[in-house]
Formats: sequence, structure tokens, C-alpha cells
Amino acid sequence: MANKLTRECIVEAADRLFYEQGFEHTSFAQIAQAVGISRGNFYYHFKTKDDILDAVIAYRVVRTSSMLDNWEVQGDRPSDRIRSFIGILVMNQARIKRYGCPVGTLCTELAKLNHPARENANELFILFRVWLRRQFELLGREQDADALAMHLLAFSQGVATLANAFEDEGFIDSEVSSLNAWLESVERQNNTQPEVL
Amino acid sequence: MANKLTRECIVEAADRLFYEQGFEHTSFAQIAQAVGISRGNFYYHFKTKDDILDAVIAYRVVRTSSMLDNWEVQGDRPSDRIRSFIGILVMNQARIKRYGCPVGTLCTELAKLNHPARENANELFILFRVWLRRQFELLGREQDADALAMHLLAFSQGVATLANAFEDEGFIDSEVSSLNAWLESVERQNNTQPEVL
DNA sequence: GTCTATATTCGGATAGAC
DNA sequence: GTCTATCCGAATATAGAC
Repeated sequence: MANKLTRECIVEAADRLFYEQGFEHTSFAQIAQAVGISRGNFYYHFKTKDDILDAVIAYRVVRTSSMLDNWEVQGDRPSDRIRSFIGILVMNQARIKRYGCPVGTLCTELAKLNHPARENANELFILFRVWLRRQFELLGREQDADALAMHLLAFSQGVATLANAFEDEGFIDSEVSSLNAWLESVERQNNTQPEVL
Repeated sequence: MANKLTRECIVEAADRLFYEQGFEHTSFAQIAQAVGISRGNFYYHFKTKDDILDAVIAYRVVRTSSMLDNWEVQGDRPSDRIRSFIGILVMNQARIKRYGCPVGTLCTELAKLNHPARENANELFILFRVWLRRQFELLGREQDADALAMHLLAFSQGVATLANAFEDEGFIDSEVSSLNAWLESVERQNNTQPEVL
């Protein structure tokens, strides 16, 4: 029905604008204009701005989950799947350069605002954390799988933050090479002594 | 003179509030209340909100520069100085957990806002980058000093972002250990093959 | 230099016609 | 389900007295 379509359009437009401009900096007028509806119509679909944020986060959770599921199906070995994760830095490098990481920047903003939806947004981080942890477990690193997952997540975040600040795509490429080398060393050193960093 | 003192109080209060709440989310009323002056008085010292932002950034540049100078004087070996940098993650872990990295979160916000002061804020990152690069050069890594500096900077950023999102101080401790081990491996592998990650 | 109004703009939210 | 018109509060900024 048309109802569902409009609602979906609002969520998609808000998703994009929240990413590009930040949540607080994005106004209803901008979202309405992007969708091509009036501001008044807005409140038929969402009561408050926070409701739209909740919908956007839920939307991202669904999309992220399905992306992770796809990686799970497509990658035979856990190391291939982890490489899929690392690959999004390269695939999205132009957008990361301009707007940073969608997950990291949203969580950072909501933390500053002390916003009630903060915990919901963190769920996005947790999706990656749990997924990566399982891959490292399958790789034979049961003891430190969570630490490795957080390590990889942290480094990806930092690369996105600096690529955004310095507007440097080449930096992403070189750090991804470094990350892939690190992953190989984790595989190699499996069941021997833990690698450095 | 009292003039200078009031202005300085405004800058210090704004510095703190911008860090804790973000630039856009912080209002004049809050700053005025923190300083203990009226909103009207405000405009005697600063014409616009952007002027305060400029002043805050300039203030941070001065403080950061002097901090880096101190590390330079206090640390005999370049590795000791780099350890001073890594140490701020531990020293400020409570604040990082609550508010993230002051430099990273400001640059991220101004990038989203596409704010003219963005380049000024990036200067803070550049201060660290250039300083770290010199330390790695002194460590004998002339070839990849800048890459190592960016690598360390990126990882620190990521640790701060995740510590903030997950509100986990213990994570900072464990990643700092990892960072120090990495630094030792950089020293060890000096003039041999480059280390992994 | 600091204050108390006050002007102005903007964004979130509501009411009610169609 | 979508629109126009409007209210309301908040925040930047100004004017002018003290």
C-alpha cells in the first residue's frame, strides 16, 4: 500500500540525511523535501523526531544483519568472511571520506546528546562485534576471539575517523593492506603465541 | 584586567561544554550559566557562536602544543615520548569513556555540519601527526614515520570511539597494553623488515 | 563591562480541511 | 493519507539602560 511506501521513503531519506549531516542537524523540512511531501504529512507517519530515529536505527539493524548473513553464506572460510568486513572500508571509501563511518558517527553523536536511542544505536556495533567474534572463534581463537573482534572494530573506526578528517582515501587503502596482513598473521600464529597488536 | 578574565572563563566553559555535549548542542545560555554571566554580556566578548568555536579551537591548539613540548622535554628517548602519547588514553580514560576523544569527536561533528571551522579543528590532529612522525623518525623509521604516526593515531581514535560507545574502561587498558607491545616491536624490528600492523 | 529586555529566526509539533 | 495554516518553544542575536 501507498502508506507503507511513504513511510519507507521517509526512513530511507532520514537514514541518508542523518548519516550525511548528523541527526540533530537534520530538520523535518529537509527530510520532507527529500521525500517530496509536506511537513504536515510527516506526523501521520511519525509522532516525533525520536520516532524517526528509532525507525532509522531499526532499518539499519535489519540491513546490517542481512549483510552479515550474506558474508556468512558467501565466505567459505572465516578468514574470507573477516576479509569481507575489512572490504567495506574499501568499498565505501568515498562515503567514509566524506561522512565517516555510519555506525561510529551516529553512536558518537548520540553519546554527546545523551540521547535515549543511544543504546539502540550501540546495537549496530554489537552486531559487528558478535559476528566478528564468532569468525575468530571459528578461526581457532576461542580464547581471545572477543578481544580480536574489538581490536579489528576499533582499528576500522579509527581509520574511518582519520580518513574523514584528513579527507584522504589513499590512507584507507594502505591501512586496509595493513589490516589484511594482520589478519594473515593471526591465522599463521594460530595456536602458537599471540601476535603483537 | 577583568575583561580578559571573563573572556577566558567563557572560552574554558565553552571548551568543556563543547567536549561534553558537542558544539551544536551547546547553547549560549548554558555557557553563560556555567560562567555566571548573563547572555547579553556574551556578545561584548564574542560576536557569534562561531567566534567562540574559533577561540576554543585556538585555546586547544595552544594547550596541545605545550603538552607535546612537555613530552619532548620529559622523555629522553623517542619511544618514551610516544609512550606519553599512548598514556593519555589511560590518564583520561574516565572522560574518554563518557565523552570520547576531544579531538576526534569535534572533527567528526564539524565534518557533518560542513562547518567552516573544520579545517581549524583538523589542525589539532595535524599537531599530533607531525609530532608523532618526528618521534618515529628519531626512532630510526624515516621511511615509514608518517604511516606509523597515522597508524597509531587511527588506533587511538578507534579505541576512544569504542570505549565511549560501550562505556568500557577496561577495554582501554587492554588495548593500551597491546599498543605498548606494538611500539616495542617497532623498536625491535627497527632496520629489519617492517612489522605487521 | 555587565545587565535587562526584546527582536528574529527556526524547527518541532498540532489542528483541521480536503 | 496528504495538504495548508498555525502554534509554541528554544536559541541566536540586538538595543539600550546602568
